[in-house]
Amino acid sequence: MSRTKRDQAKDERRAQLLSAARKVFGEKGYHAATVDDITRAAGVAKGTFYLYFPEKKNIFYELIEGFFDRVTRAWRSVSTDGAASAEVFFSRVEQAAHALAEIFRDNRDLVRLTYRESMGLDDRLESMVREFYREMALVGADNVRLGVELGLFRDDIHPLVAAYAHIGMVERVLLQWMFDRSAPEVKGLVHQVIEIGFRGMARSTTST
Amino acid sequence: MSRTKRDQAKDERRAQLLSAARKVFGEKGYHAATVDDITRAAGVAKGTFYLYFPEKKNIFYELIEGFFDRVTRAWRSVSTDGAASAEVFFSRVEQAAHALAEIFRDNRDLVRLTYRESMGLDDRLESMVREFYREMALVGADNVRLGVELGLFRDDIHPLVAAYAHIGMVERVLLQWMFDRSAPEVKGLVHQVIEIGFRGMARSTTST
Amino acid sequence: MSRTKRDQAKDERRAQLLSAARKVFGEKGYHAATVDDITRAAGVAKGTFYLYFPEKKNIFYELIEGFFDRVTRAWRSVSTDGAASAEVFFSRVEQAAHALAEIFRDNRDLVRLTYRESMGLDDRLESMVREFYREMALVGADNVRLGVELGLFRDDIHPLVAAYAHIGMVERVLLQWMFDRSAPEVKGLVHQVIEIGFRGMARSTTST
Amino acid sequence: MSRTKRDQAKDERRAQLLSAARKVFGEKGYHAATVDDITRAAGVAKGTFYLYFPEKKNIFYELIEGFFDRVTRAWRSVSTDGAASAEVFFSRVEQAAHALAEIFRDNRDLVRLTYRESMGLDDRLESMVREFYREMALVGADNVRLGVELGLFRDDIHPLVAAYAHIGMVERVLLQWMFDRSAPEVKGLVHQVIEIGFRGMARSTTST
DNA sequence: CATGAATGAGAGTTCATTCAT
DNA sequence: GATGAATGAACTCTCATTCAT
Repeated sequence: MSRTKRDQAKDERRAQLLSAARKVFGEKGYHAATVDDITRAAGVAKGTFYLYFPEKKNIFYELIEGFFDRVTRAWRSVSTDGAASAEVFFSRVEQAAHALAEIFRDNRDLVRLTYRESMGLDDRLESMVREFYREMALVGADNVRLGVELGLFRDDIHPLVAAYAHIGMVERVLLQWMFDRSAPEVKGLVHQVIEIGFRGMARSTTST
Repeated sequence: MSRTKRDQAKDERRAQLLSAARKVFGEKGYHAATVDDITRAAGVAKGTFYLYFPEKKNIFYELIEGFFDRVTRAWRSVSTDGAASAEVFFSRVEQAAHALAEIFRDNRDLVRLTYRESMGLDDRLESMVREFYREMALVGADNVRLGVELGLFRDDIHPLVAAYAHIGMVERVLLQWMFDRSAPEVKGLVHQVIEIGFRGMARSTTST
Repeated sequence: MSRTKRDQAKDERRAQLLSAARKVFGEKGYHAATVDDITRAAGVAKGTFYLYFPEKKNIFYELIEGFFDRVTRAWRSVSTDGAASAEVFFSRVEQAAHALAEIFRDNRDLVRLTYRESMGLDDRLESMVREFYREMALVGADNVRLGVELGLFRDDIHPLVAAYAHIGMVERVLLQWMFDRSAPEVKGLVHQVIEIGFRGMARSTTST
Repeated sequence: MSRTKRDQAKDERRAQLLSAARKVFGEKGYHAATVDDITRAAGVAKGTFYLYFPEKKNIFYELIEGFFDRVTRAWRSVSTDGAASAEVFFSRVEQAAHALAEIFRDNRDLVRLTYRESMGLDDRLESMVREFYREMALVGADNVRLGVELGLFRDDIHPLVAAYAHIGMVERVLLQWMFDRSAPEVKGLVHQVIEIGFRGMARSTTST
């Protein structure tokens, strides 16, 4: 029992530190933030940090990793697997897109952090990022393949390329609209992106 | 005359430093690279650096800015302006895409540098990046509008959104294929991306 | 309790650093002395310095301020307030003068430091110095006023001017005799200065 | 002839540099001023400085030395030598005092510079300063001796001590009124100081 | 003589990490 | 476990001085 209580206390400390780090990194960026800033924000002593994380890097890894996890999970959760019709397929896609947009909206700081500095830190982080995109793309490619099987999509498009393309579309558009204050408010942004990505821009598409 | 000779020498030194910085930043990243590394690579004394750049940041700015310039110029150079038919329009687009791909290929280090750390440094750099995307997007949106006028594209798509989406597609796909060694070689990558972006993935497009 | 022990240790470190700084500054002067010199003399690591003082300047400020404090206190401590007769008045003055001379004698290094570089450093220090003189002069002026009330002094002399003049006399004479090795030993220096400052040099004074 | 013209040109350059240095040192102080600042202010190239002065220090020495010279000369110029009466003696003294006050007024920057940093630089400068005071004091002591011979002053006062005391009075009072903006305007400051220094503050003095 | 680009030693300061208490 | 004082390597930036042109 006391074992458990202790563990709980430890978990709380960890969570405290993670949340403080998220705040501090969000405000100052990874490099400008000091371990001192983090521990101060967490209300613990400097040395305590090293009882929970071996290095400054690691708390950053964990933050980013957690964010990637949430995104990947949301992305996967609404799989088009088993969708038997165009309607079902597209509604699933739209659901997934909304789930993503929500996560982005609720994690502005992490989104920003990830896009600002998740690559320049070191190799480990860089492969984490790559792995994230690979993971996302693989799921995306499966969806594309399903779409092809359902007869919705052309079969001369490389599913993985399409998946990466879709990811790129989504991230650039979201980033722009999240952080560029001069960007015009576009209603139905998610829908627009899906239209572009899946239906295409060609005029004849809709007419059929 | 000797005036000119001196100025020439200065220009060379600058170029020397810029190229050394490009190399060093490329290898270690901005933060890990020291001014010492740069001057050593350039074969000059430490103090010399500060005769040409007021701060470490500035040489980085210049590197990134130069890259953005080249990309923007290439992007603009092959404008679809005045394209009267679908054939001309798409061939122009393809040209632009190839120009971009070439620049990316020839500037792997700068591409990597830009994507790794061009945002986490400071506000000035961040707005440079934003300005870059805005510029690219505005040109892209014009092209989309032209496509709409030519009757090639649907008119219910927000041109600016489409432009950002296209930029995202291109960058994500290129990045993936440039830096992910496990990525499959896809022939006609450029063509694929254009197909997805402009013709769309819907099967009905071609069939109709 | 351990709280107290730690605090005590911190106080000792501070004192250690201050004393080391006093020594080092005394030997090399402010500008030639490095933080490294100070920490080396104090037997601590370089970084430790910055745990106790935010900048190099600050330890210097503190040294000078401490000296000024001691001088001001000594100067004030032997106030002529309440002296009812010439005898009492002058004996008080003489006491104060001796107290000052003693402080100067015991703090040769600080005296030297103060007179060598306490003004050229920055505005903060400069106003500290001005404040010091003002404080000293105000006390001095009060004494002069009292002397006037006791009928000892002429009433056509501006008390503040007289106070500054007295301060100048004392400091120049003391400095000369402290640091000019060629200066003849003058017995009763303090007494001489008081005679000049308060009784005046005019022969008629005594004869009348 | 061309020899002479050259020499003249050189002298002008020197003067140019000295005046620039005076300005720059006056504004920033010795340490904060760079050789670059000086040459820029003088309108010559950096290297040129070293054709006229072996080191940065030397131009400072020269500036201070020049000031000391002017002061010493003024001080000596109005010698009381040969004054046969109290009237002549005191009018000479007053003349000298006014000459000094004028020099101070016209050389605020040098005065300030001298008092701010003329001691902390190095041994050479420090002995220059001591020599200056000694010189001034010797002249002053002679005057005092003359005053004693004329029967004006007490003979139990050490003339050199009196001289240093007088110098201190003058410098402290002048400095205060030159640089302390909160100092009250005192009319007849010079006269006051002379009264205090020579006639003394004792009340009985004037009565005779 | 004049120039000004180049030098490089060196300073102050920061901060991730350690470890005695 | 928690603390926070101590560490010291490392970094950016400055500037008096030199010297080829």
